[in-house]
Amino acid sequence: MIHLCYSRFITTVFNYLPIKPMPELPEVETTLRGIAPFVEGQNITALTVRQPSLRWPVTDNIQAIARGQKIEQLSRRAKYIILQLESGSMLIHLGMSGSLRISNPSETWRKHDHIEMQLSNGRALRYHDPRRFGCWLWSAEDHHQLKKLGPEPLSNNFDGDGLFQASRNRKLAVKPFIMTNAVVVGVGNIYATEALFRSGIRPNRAANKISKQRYQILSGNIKEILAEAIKQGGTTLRDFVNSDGQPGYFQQSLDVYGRGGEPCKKCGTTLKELKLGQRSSVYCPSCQT
DNA sequence: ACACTAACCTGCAAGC
DNA sequence: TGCTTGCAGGTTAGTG
Repeated sequence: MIHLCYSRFITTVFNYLPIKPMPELPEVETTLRGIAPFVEGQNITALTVRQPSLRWPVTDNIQAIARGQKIEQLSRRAKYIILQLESGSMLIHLGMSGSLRISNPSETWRKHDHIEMQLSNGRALRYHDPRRFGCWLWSAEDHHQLKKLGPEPLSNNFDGDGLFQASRNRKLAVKPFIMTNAVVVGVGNIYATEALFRSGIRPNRAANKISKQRYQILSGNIKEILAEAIKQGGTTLRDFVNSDGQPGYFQQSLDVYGRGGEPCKKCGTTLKELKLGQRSSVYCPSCQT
């Protein structure tokens, strides 16, 4: 009995700790900023692939191609991290459970550490991904994964007018609509849920039944929420050296995500939960119409 | 073109 | 204690 209570307590505590991998766009951006100072400008001395079976197989020749190349620049497009090398680029995605950290080459391998890129400064970039939904892809040309992506949410190419235009003749629910990468990138389940709550829009409302004015509010809130999360990521006391490399969400308050059945923070009404496109959605039946 | 589903994979928590 | 079940933040391939 005592043991049972104790383990419940531990479980509860762990639910509040920032240790879960959560790569949505702000986490990818935070990861990029965290690793860039150690990686940019370095030469790749070796690349070790222990588990090539990711979202797409890591090709055999990637080690030979990478070795000796200089990492000229790191950048991000959607949730992809791009390592610009001399003769092409490496496209990295963290999937649902991936993380990157700066390690020492001598460090012991943890379970699910799949790839290590050794650098000329004596450090290494290590990739960890339990579910293996991520990817490491090499291409000398443009990556086809990037070709049909919509605008970056934090850029001027994304606004309410564009969102409204794209929504005409789209009868699917607004939540999966804003999660569609061809419409706008980087809006995952958490931030879609939060942005719709802040905008007072029901997640299951048809995309073509929403006014331009409301799309302007929604696009503004998407920008705001993502920017806040990135800012939080930058202020967290997490570094990417010898850590687990997972930025997490701690300090960021989520208003509705994961709070189904609990009271709305604005009005106290019990939050409802529904399934849209296989993803759970939480909303306030009173605040969101 | 669009809407919707299943699938990739492991870990965790809840229920029996 | 050990099963089984369902669920998890992403994205694509396949169906109608």
